[in-house]
Amino acid sequence: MALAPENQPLKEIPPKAADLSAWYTAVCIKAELVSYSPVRGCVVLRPYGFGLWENLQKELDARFKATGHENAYFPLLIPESLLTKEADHVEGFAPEVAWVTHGGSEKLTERLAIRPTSEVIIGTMYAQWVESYRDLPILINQWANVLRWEKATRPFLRTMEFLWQEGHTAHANAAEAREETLRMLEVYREFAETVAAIPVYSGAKSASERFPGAVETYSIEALMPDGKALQSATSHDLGQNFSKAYDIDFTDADGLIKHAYTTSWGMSWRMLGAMIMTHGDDRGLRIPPKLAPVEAVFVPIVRGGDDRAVQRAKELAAALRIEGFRVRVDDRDETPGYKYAHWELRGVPVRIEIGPRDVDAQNVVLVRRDKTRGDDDHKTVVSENALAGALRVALDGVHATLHAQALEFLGSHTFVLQDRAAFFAACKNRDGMIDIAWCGRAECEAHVKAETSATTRNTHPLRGGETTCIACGEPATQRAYFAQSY
RNA sequence: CGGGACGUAGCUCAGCUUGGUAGAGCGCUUGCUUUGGGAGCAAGAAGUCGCAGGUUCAAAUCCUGUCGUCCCGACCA
Repeated sequence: MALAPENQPLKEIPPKAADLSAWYTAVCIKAELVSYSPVRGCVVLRPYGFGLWENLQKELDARFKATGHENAYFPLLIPESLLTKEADHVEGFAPEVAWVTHGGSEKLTERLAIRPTSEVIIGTMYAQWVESYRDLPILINQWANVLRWEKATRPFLRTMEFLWQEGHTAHANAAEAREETLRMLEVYREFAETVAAIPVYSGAKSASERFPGAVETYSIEALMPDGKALQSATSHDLGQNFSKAYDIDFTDADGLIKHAYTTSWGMSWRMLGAMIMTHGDDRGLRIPPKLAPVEAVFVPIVRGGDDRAVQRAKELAAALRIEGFRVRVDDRDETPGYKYAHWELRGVPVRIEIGPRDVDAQNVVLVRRDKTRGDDDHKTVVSENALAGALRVALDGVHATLHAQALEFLGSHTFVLQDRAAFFAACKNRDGMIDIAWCGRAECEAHVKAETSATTRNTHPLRGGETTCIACGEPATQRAYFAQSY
């Protein structure tokens, strides 16, 4: 039986369920988010993809400002002597650091690292800026690119150069630093849910998954359709490790010189990869409205030389822009069906069809990307003067659907297990997030990884009543989500 | 970094086994007709066959190397 036209798969991409990897790559390319570049492992972020990033920036940045942070910018290059001060940190990043060795044809006396992250250079500057407890806290964020020499790359999920933000703060005491770390973790969690429409598990990382040099690392973890977890943001309590290595010290109110407590936290364009995989379907992207470069696209229908709909669409679009909507009119000389498929592939949340009949009746037809024929509210006729309100409702509806579907998936693919054999099988099968009582020991985690290739994603407190680790039988100290990961 | 596969027109691919100097569909350009789910007709443009060597009278085709992409592992704030 033939599928209804709006339910047919696209020509450009394979079915999502058949091969997630192939689907993902095809969508990233065909929706014109990225292009491969002549540089191995580096992609070009095209205008439509950059539009996603800009919206992510706008939403996150507002949250950073609201929590008291300011933006600044630090150098791309880091002298080798600076990088090597914090032992764990250097060791952790050593294999991924790219080095500048020459200026022109002249060899440098000291190599310069291209930043894989900026704790070092920022810590060095903080050391100069901080003298008194009155100088604290320092709450700075930077939007930047970083470079890590990766072996296997994929658009957004892992590229050698990538865009991100990294927040770096310094505080007078440990409690305040921990509070900051957890505050920003919660900012990320809230962002993931309300902007990207992705439900996540947030919690502390195990010791082996910790950021090099951190006292404690927290993360938000999303679950992808193939059952693999995707770390979507991290927040680190660096304790005094970096302040000791980089001499960030200050005179406290009691007259004593003390080392500051620092934090760092970051989210990268990897979040966009999570969004693409979580929400996309066989027809392409489904972008949550708050991230969508185009929230609604007008497709005017011309009939028998009657092109009044084009002009009307432009007028209505102009009015919507004044209301703050990101809208576009597709007045190209293509058939409507072509345009429908074109914008569905690109994940535009709402399509607004307008033809001569609508112009006469002063109506438009709203079509939601999250609906297909058969759904009651797939297409709704809206009068022109009610358009702005109806569009708002439709966009909110799309977000709600995407979030609800993702939440349902996460819920139905999270397994609270009590049995050792079932636990190992689930990890190996890549069933999803496997939630067990855990001992917290690195040896146990390493064993599970060797047997199943799953690792802890993050941890959460015992509920009460658990006594032993499901994986190894030692005393349980916490609960952990195990999963294979990206 | 290991195992496997693949690089031919903007895209998807055929041609390679058995060397003889490059094709199809889609897309693109122009014109006309069209337009409520991927339009039709006509004409036209477009490829150093990833790159570099080698074998040969002759290489997209055979050999070697190299770069890139994809898949599976390893590694991975």
